[in-house]
Amino acid sequence: MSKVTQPQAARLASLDDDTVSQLAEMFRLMGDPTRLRIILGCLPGPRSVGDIAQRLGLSSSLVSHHLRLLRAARVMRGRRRGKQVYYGVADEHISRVFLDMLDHVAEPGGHDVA
Amino acid sequence: MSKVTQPQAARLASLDDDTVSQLAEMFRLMGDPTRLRIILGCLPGPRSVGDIAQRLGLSSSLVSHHLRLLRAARVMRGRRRGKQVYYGVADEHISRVFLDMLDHVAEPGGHDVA
DNA sequence: TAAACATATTAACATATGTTCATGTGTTAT
DNA sequence: ATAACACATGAACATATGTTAATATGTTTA
Repeated sequence: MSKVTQPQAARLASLDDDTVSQLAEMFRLMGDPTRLRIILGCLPGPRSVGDIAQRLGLSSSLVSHHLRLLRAARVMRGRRRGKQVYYGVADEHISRVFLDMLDHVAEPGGHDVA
Repeated sequence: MSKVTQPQAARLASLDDDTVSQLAEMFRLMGDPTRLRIILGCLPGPRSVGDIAQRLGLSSSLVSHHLRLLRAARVMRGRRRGKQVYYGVADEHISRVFLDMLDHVAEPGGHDVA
């Protein structure tokens, strides 16, 4: 079971309700399979809404719906280029989170309950 | 908008449905405010169920309920010590995820839609 | 063994959430 | 200006999910 270093613990002490809410909202959004696939698909680089929809076999409407939430929560960002809007992951922290999680899932991992 | 390095992109290519499901489930669990507070409270080190419940003002039943899910998804681990069971974050990948996300939330951050 | 304590489980309910379909807004080309 | 294309939004519905209350399992002390 992992602990945390001293300076990191300091950061954990100053966790107001607002920060926790923001965090929760982000994780919640990442927790839907469809949205997760959208995000993962955009990790290599920005993609247009239509492109995303086509690749994943979803309606543009649905994708747009999800992107609105992800954008509002600052998980993803959108940039207009002519008719299309290209969406990408907001910043490197976010990308890192997914790469860390992939590492975790890749590990053997033993359930234990005692 | 952040991209990803070449070797990381390779890892993204091999994303089977099962991996995505596992990832989604983990994020989903982290996305509930109550569960998130439970996890954050255990980041500094393992805590007993009753301890967690008391600190957060929740019923032991509810805490236990959430811990069962977190344990099953390998987000947290439990170790029995006498009557109590002490729960902690599963490993360093998980801890890192939360610290990265805290960094992200701490940043200024500008919404943009174009 | 029995009683007390800590955690776990089950069933039930109220609410939240993802998806669809229809419609609206913005942008480029004819 | 109108049509065609890309994306966004609103309402409605079916399902999933967090929480509670009641009951059960497991562990230590008397």
